[in-house]
Amino acid sequence: MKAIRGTRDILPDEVGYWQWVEATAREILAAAAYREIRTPIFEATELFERGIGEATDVVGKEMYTFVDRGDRSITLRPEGTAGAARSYIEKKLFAEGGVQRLWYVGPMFRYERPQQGRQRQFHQIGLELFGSDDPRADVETVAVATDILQALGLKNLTLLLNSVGEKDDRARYRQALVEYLTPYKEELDADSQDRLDRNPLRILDSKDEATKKIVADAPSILDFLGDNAKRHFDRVQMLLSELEISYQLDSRLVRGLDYYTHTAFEIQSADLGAQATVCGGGRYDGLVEELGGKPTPAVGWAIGLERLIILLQQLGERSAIVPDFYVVSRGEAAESQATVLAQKLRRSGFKVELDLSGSAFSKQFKRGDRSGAKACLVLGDAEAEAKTVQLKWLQTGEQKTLTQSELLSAEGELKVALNQ
RNA sequence: GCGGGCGUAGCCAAGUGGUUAAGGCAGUGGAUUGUGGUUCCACCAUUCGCCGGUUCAAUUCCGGUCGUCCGCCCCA
Repeated sequence: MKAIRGTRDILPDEVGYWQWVEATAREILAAAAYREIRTPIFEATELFERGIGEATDVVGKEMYTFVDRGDRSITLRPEGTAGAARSYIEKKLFAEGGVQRLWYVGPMFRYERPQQGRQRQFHQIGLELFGSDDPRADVETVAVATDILQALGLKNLTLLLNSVGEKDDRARYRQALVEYLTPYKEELDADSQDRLDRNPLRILDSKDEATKKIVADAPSILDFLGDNAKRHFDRVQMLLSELEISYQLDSRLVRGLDYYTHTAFEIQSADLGAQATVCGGGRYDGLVEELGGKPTPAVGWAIGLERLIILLQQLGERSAIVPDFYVVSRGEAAESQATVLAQKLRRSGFKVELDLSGSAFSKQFKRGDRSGAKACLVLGDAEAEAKTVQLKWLQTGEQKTLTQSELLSAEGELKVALNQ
């Protein structure tokens, strides 16, 4: 049996990275008053069709959709925003006050060709801020994202920023873009020709050289922003500068999901190959209404955890959990006493690994050394007889005998010694 | 979904149309019946992702399939 294509096990050697990322994010999110929300992993298919947009690739060809035994069309969530918005509307979270700050973490599912940094089951941590159309909200979410990435020690990241304007701005721009591109239709790559009517904005970030050349002189969305959108975007940029968050304007940055308006941003890494985007997000003022709620402005983003962890592994950052004590014992009475001693020490807050092999002391010490433990606790026949234990510090080789009860009551001293 | 590379032990990795498939790391046992990080010895793939074909003979050649990686697409 094998894990199915596009899924993988996160093994104990790697899981420390995940815990570290989640703990760091949790702390920073809490500091900015975001509260966790846990929504179902599957939802009605219609939620994503309406929320994300039927014309998008995510909905059109990447969803895990099935009919359940009650004849309902169900889809494994391909992203987190639609579910959060659904919950916000259904559970009337707007009733709790003007602004709702939410975050989530968990698996998402998209049927794509797997590559490094792109699985079919992948994980995102994301944030949504409902109920404010203030540019300060946009900036706050970006700042939280950059703080998380920075706290993890990531370097070489670029924040790309754009505005896709309000709905009308986007419609006018779309028309102008199609008008500009249509005469060149034959020179565009096949994918882009296809997108010309379906989703022309996506042509802007084509990787095809010929297309890139044509697109270079295309009109810029920024010239099509209405007064409102322009004012909003200017304020976002000003506040980012005041926060000393550097960014790069990229008028070709478009988001793939239909719900985005105004600010769009991505944080990219140069160290990820084709899957460069670690964090993507923006404002989506139309989504809540689209899903049947009252018109509600909102901003949010999601971080791809697999990609983030690839970067952390490249940095060699590690946070392995290593025992304080490795317990070496031999002989029936000693083994029993060692078991009890180990458990009592754990209850006092020490990390204790018990050697279960029963093999020669030299072997047990060797394993103790490899475990990375600070000290070994040694019990043999003599110690069992006298109810004592040998405490051996592995770095210095210093060793002393004390009674088992002395060891247990020396908690404070031991903790000090372990921290040196 | 499209194009391409790769698939030998837990990990890294050499190799060949023909009796026993190098080596290193890790692991296990021993030298050392009670003291580690060094050293030495032994053991550790009847099998080369899987299925089929060619052949007297295939891990090696061919086809398919599965997986993975790179690019496209898409996206976090």
